[in-house]
Amino acid sequence: MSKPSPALVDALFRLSFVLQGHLVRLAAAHDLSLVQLRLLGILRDREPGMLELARHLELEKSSSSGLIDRAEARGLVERVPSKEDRRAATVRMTARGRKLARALEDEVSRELGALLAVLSEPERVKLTALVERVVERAKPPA
Amino acid sequence: MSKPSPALVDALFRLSFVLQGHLVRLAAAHDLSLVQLRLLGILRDREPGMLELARHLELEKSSSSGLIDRAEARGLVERVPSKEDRRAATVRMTARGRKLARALEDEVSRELGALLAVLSEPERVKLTALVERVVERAKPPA
DNA sequence: TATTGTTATACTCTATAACTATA
DNA sequence: TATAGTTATAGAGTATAACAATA
Repeated sequence: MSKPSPALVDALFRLSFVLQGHLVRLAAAHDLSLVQLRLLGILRDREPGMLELARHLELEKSSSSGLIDRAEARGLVERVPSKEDRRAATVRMTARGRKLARALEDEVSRELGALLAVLSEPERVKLTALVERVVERAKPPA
Repeated sequence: MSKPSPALVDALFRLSFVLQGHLVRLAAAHDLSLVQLRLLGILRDREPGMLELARHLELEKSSSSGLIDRAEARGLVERVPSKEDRRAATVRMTARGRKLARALEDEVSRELGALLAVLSEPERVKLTALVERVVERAKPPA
């Protein structure tokens, strides 16, 4: 139960603010909020219902309802009525949303690449392994 | 200009979301937003004017004005009129704000400690060095 | 009765633009 | 004129509570 060094705590939080800052600025350049960016990321390989989506985003269902209203109005996602359960609907990315998601992914990777250029390839490999072990431990509480 | 591996990009962003998630939940437990948490962090060792504060938080001056309104109403900070310039005021943490900031700092360090317990001490040292070099490169655009 | 989702309402947070007071 | 800060206004994003439709 030894506490981590202040230097490590500091470095990690600074890193997290730097990364989130990149995401916020990139998203804003496309007139998207960070949550909308996360939404696109989630929908890349899923077609969740409202409740499932709310759980992924850690939002109330009413909040995701509004979020989807706005994203749908912009043509990024669409509601697909369920066949089996007439109360339910799933949320699916449109072609336009998918195109935007891919563009953002490229930009993110490019910016992060510039940041990581300061490390050698073996160092990157080492960093990847260390970070993966930490986030693995933080795995979804679900 | 080689792009970073998808695994590294992924791991770093997952880490940043995990860390920010911790901050958001801890702040919320004290009925604070993430920005208010950052405000307390900034005021630990500064007594900035409104414009300087807005720059630190990457906000418009009108936005920090409202932010300080709400924080002041909760007794966490106070506006101190400047002696030299009668238009200006600085923002200072109150004793109550300082107490809350310290409590949050402890909680953050404790939670992160649990997460980092998965690494050995030499690994933590290595991680600290690598992350510091990356964030150093991201240094303030100012 | 329970579940899926929406709507009504209220508050925080943010930006833009206009404003006040001082420099 | 320029600068420090506030105010007015509008919109996104959030939660709580009440609601409708279906299970």
